[in-house]
Amino acid sequence: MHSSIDRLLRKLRLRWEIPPDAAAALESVMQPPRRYARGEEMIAQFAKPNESTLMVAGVAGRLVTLEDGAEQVTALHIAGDFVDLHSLYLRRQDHSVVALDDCVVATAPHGPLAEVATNYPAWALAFGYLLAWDAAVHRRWIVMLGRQTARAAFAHLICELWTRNRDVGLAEGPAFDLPLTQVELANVLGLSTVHANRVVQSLRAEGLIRWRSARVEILDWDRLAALAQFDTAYLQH
Amino acid sequence: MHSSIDRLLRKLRLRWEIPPDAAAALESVMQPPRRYARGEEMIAQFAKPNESTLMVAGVAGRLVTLEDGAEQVTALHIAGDFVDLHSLYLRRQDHSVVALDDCVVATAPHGPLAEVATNYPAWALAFGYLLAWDAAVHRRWIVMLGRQTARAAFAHLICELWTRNRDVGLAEGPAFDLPLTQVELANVLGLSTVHANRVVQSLRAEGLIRWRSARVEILDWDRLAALAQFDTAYLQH
DNA sequence: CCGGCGCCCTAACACAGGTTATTTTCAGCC
DNA sequence: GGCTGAAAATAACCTGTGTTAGGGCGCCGG
Repeated sequence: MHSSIDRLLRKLRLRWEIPPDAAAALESVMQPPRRYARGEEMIAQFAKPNESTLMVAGVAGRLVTLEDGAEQVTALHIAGDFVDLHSLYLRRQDHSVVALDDCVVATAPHGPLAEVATNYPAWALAFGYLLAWDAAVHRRWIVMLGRQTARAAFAHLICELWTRNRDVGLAEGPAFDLPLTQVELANVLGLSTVHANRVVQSLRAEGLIRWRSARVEILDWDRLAALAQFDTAYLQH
Repeated sequence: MHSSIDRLLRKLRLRWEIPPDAAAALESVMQPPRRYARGEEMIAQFAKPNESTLMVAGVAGRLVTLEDGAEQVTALHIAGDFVDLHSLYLRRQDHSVVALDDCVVATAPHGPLAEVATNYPAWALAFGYLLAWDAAVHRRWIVMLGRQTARAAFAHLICELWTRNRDVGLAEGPAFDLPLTQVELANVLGLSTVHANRVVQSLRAEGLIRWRSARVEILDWDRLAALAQFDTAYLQH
């Protein structure tokens, strides 16, 4: 990857025209890449960042911690995702952002970032799109947590993440990186770790997936997608 | 209410400056109010609307229907909420919008609406804010469905809706309108109707709320908020 | 004034998923 | 090459929620 916004551009260009001069403008506003080690907190809950963070490599999660100590991951982000574009408009983070793997990120200060949006209509549109896309993924998770069994939810998560990895050029055939522990997976699916483990075992036993050393391989896409009731529409608005 | 955007302005002005000329500009773009009866579908799933819909009165829900027939409400909207501002940026609805009570809405064609955003920086900011706010509510619902018991989830829903009603001037003391059937409530909380009923009974029996004829009265805010682990921050970014 | 039909409510039982506790695996490392 | 600590796996038991199957009440239309 030459530039920190390449994967973002790749994703956006599936859908929008981003002229080269606009791309260059955003590029010029990004700070040099920064690294976080697996487990590090990238943004604290209730922080008030004055910059937005773009994933260049790795996987990060938005984590909400309740008073009683329960934790829930509300979003997962891979290369090409803005982790907190919404911080341009909201005063406070309602969640922390945690590196789930070694991560490389580039940040853009809010001032210059907002200027890019006002000076380049393509970015004004694209930023609105990214915000709306994020919310569409949130909605699908609401359905997943509210109306699907743990098995179906896990299957759905895999279908979604494979598709998103593919769209930024990070899926190799039916495989992609999923550097989560089962504890973290449980925090995504709203399960206990014990049950998360049961679910993983169950999809493995049925020959739907293989998952070892931080890498998932999808063995039977059709049955997996059927179990998940996966419909890519919400990712490809 | 004199104008269809009054409640929206009221909400936004808690946080942003909206100059009178900007307000007038949005106003001039809104179509005359339209009515929907309780139960009517306002926007179809997979529709591609070319206008955005603002609630003027009533309650509406965004409803996702899975292939297996399961239904999940992903958002509830009251007066002052844009129900589908995201349709400005996304091609297709990933959900339908249903009137849960008799509703009055006003729509704004996408073209003129986008022009308002480009001509009035206040609206460019406010629209981004509304999109980001919507997503913040989605995230809280993810936590509610993933990590809270049915009782806590229902308590949280009530705390959220009371706060939102208050912010647009629709709460009378500790009471507000909640014109849902228990079937619809179950579709919000991701429960069976039987269990939704159990949960309602249980909060009533504990003296936390009263709920009859489409009206909720909060009897003990402190205990309700504690049960819900309610923190208004996400609504007041 | 009497159906009919939503909606609310209940009961009994089944099961998905949670809890607590222990064991096993495995990668790093002195 | 045997420690160590984190992650994965398993076991036994418990509980929240789902399912199926009703009953009853109140409002609206005839």
